[in-house]
Amino acid sequence: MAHKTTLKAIAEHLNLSISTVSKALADSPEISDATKLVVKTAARQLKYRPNAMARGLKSSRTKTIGVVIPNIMHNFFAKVIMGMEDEATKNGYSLVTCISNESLQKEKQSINMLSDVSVDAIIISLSSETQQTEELEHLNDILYFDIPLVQFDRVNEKLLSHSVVINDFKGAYDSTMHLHKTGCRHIALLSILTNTSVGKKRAEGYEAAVRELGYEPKIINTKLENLEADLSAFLKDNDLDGIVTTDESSAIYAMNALRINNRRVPDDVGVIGFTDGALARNYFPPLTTIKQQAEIIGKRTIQIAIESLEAKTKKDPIQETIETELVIRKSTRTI
Amino acid sequence: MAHKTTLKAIAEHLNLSISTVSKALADSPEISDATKLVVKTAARQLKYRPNAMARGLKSSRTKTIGVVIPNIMHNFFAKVIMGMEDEATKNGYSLVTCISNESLQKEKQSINMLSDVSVDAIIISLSSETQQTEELEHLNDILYFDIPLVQFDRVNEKLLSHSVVINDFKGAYDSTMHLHKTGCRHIALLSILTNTSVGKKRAEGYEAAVRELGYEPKIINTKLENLEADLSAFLKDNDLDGIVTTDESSAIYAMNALRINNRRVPDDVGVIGFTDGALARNYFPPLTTIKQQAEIIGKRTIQIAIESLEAKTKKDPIQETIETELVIRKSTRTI
DNA sequence: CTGAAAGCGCTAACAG
DNA sequence: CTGTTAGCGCTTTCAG
Repeated sequence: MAHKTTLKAIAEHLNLSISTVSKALADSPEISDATKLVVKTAARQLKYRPNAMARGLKSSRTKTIGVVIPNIMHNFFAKVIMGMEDEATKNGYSLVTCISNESLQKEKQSINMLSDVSVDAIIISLSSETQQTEELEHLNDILYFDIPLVQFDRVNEKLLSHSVVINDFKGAYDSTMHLHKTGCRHIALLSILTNTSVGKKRAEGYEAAVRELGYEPKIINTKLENLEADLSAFLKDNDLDGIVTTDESSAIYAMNALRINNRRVPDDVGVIGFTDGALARNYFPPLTTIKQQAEIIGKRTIQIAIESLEAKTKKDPIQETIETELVIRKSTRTI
Repeated sequence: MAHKTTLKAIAEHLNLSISTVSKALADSPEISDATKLVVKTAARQLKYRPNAMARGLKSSRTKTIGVVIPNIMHNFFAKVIMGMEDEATKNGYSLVTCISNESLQKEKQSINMLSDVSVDAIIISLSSETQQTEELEHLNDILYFDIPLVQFDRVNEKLLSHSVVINDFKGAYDSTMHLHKTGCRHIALLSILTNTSVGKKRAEGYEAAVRELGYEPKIINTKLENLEADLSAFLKDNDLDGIVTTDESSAIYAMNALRINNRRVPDDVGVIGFTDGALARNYFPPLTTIKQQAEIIGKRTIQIAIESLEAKTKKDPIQETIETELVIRKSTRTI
């Protein structure tokens, strides 16, 4: 098989020393323009590409950033990754992405592996298991070694790291208020995100709005599998003309359940979701939803990671909140 | 800041030589059980983790596999990645994933970067630009250096690499035949995948079925943005009672367009899609679709990559075809 | 059974 | 301006 050309190979080819070649390619002022030219053309001809491992071993900088997400099937995370990829590439970094699949153990493994390959920084959105157990040792290890850590979306505030989250409280608050404006007076929260930080924040936002409006919160905690049954049961015993959900899928499931129970959307019940994905846009009726600005989160997350790893001195954690946007479509009445 | 513990650190800690420590941790028979024990406990205490770069530099094996996909927002690719991640982890490999965003240039960059970090194998699904231009030099370079290459889904047969694809021809053929069985006699193909290998294969399957049934194929080539307009125009001039689409989104868009044109699904027009994602399952009516077995593709793809890179001798390219499955839901009439 | 030494490909002092 | 040398952390002969 052919083998990759190394500095040594070009050096021998040109009867120069390895270090001269290295410096020439790095455009060092120590080297004459003449030899630079010779070296560079030779390098191009021989298709020289520097070995990132060797370079990394020397400089302990790898120009890679590790990312751990709980789940890739979720539209939100896919979009975040897009935003990250884009921003990372622009800055000459590449991403190595791991999926924890909501499991603490897999998350630990991923963190270990990222640490093994010496990524320059780590970005993470916590698995639901991690959020429940609050076991954070693996992440504290990262901080201990001064590897920049930035959490996003599902974060734990006990961890002294950078973070970027959306304003979940305000998103849910705004949703509730919007339903109220369209005439809803019996608004419930339908949540399948009971275990995560974002789920809790959204519940708080909903509660605050409802209390401000002067009535009692009604929260249905369920799972996607049981949603239809639980919502149907709820409908038997309660007045309901508005639903705030914690995510896109449960909004869709809720609308399907409402249809089965002969409630029309939005005439009988208004529905608002979180995450502005393909489902929300293309369902019938199209879903009014809270847009999470996923690409922007991805972008900021990378920017903070790079800033942090390139900083000479360690700075205080940056906590950033990205504002959401209410996208009004047809699952809520017009005002 | 703290620094990671190295072999040297444990060696000094225990007054042993670096090589002894290395061998002890590798369970070499040269080392006595007593010292092995001492070394291993020390390693655990000091949280030793081998530096993957140093190891890779020495062994030229990194236990990482590079993956390039055109797009991550598409449910199919997200699922494939899940399947890959899972299988890779099981075998002690990790993935570094790049997104070409359908751009040839980005694809080249990704390939270069993967080659720089010395991944042990590369898995790719071609960008649409690559499929159009058929520029394959960057991929031939990979083969030239004997790095195992496995293409999936969107492949180019001129490239002498392993590949795993679904039976696109049969999927489209079966779809068409199924529509026929439910009574459709004017079946069109609605394609937004004109430029890709899979789009062509699916068109061929549709054409074969239609010819077998004794009438002329009607193919609407369009883009997602123009789909509604193009389909509406088509409806004016043509009889139509069945649509085979090349993907999930266009099936949904088609159903929305049909609704606007006052055609009921499935009573007036039957619709079948490709890709069995959340949209297909949760739309109203739920979409009859061709399931692509994405996780299986991901899994096989990794297996072939690992087999290939661990083989002592180079073997002939493996070409694998995964069969699809027709999932019958409510967007087609019952037989 | 343990240790010394070479070398993977690269960078960067330091000499010349 | 160019070359020699050391060393990043690890594996692996080869000596002891």
